[in-house]
Amino acid sequence: MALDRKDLAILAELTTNARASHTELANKVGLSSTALARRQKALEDEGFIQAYQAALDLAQFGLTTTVLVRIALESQSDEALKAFEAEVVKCPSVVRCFLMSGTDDYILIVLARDIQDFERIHRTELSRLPRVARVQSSFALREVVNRAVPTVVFSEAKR
Amino acid sequence: MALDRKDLAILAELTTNARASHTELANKVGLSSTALARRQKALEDEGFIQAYQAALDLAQFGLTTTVLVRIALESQSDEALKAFEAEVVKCPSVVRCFLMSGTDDYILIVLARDIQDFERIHRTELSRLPRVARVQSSFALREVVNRAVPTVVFSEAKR
DNA sequence: CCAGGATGCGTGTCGGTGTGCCCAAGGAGA
DNA sequence: TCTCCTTGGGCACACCGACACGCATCCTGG
Repeated sequence: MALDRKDLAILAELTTNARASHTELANKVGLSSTALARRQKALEDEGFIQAYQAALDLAQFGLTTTVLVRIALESQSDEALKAFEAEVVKCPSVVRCFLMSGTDDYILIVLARDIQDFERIHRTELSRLPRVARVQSSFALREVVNRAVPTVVFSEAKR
Repeated sequence: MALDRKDLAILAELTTNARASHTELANKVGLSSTALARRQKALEDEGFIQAYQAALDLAQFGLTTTVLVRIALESQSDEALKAFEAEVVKCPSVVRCFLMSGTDDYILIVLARDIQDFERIHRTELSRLPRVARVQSSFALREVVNRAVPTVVFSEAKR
């Protein structure tokens, strides 16, 4: 299914205003509410829109510290990977975990209240992960870019 | 402002169903629609809820490849950082950029269609960034965890 | 015992949403 | 060239539901 620029405009708007009504969106995109409703439903049915979700201000919850954690395992056997992954998904402070190519096996993004809190997370969550050989942490001093969707998605205007 | 577990339940639900109605939420949380509306509005007004946004399935757009890029600058002068950051925010394929402590100055998360596409991005976006001394890329083989909100937020039950 | 905050119910109004229908444009085929 | 068909858009309408109020009630803490 090919998306034209009106579809992209709808998506761009919904990534900002997920609760916008049909008429509201229709005005911004330049369609009638009927046509917009059809397109929006199609975008949902075809899976372009996965969900509508509220974005929380994590700083309001005290989570102001982002830490990138590199983890190397003792072995890269299938069993070791499975054991590690089964546990890492349970870590409450981990928001992202990538299995990486290269020397580091996994890279995690961890959110903490501050450096002391990260020490606690390191002790109670990370150090309990199985099969870990080495853990290396780097603190993010600042977040320069934080986008849910790369802007390249909305600039691919077809039709 | 202290959040009780009903507030957290509301937030947890809204991070999944941002378009849920008051009555729908009220049933799940165990409140009347009136009480729920008041609480939800308070959560919005106090900034706990930043926005309601549609989550797009980036795989549907062909963006199946995640790359972590480490960038070291020629100098860490304030001017060099500013110049770099002013340009990196314009890169259409970059979704995240952290200023880091440690040896690497910046870590970017880049989304590409595939490895060939990343070569293009490297050529047209990354290599044009100013003051860059070294670029090192690692490909994510798999995404083990991807959460917008750490689960620790919802488990902090007070009151 | 009292006061304040939060809850729940009921109600009315407003708006969103879905449907049926018609219209316009474009393409295919005879 | 004419016609048929498809695709997408817009209009009108009706219905259901969401949302916002007012008020009574409850619970808790002082």
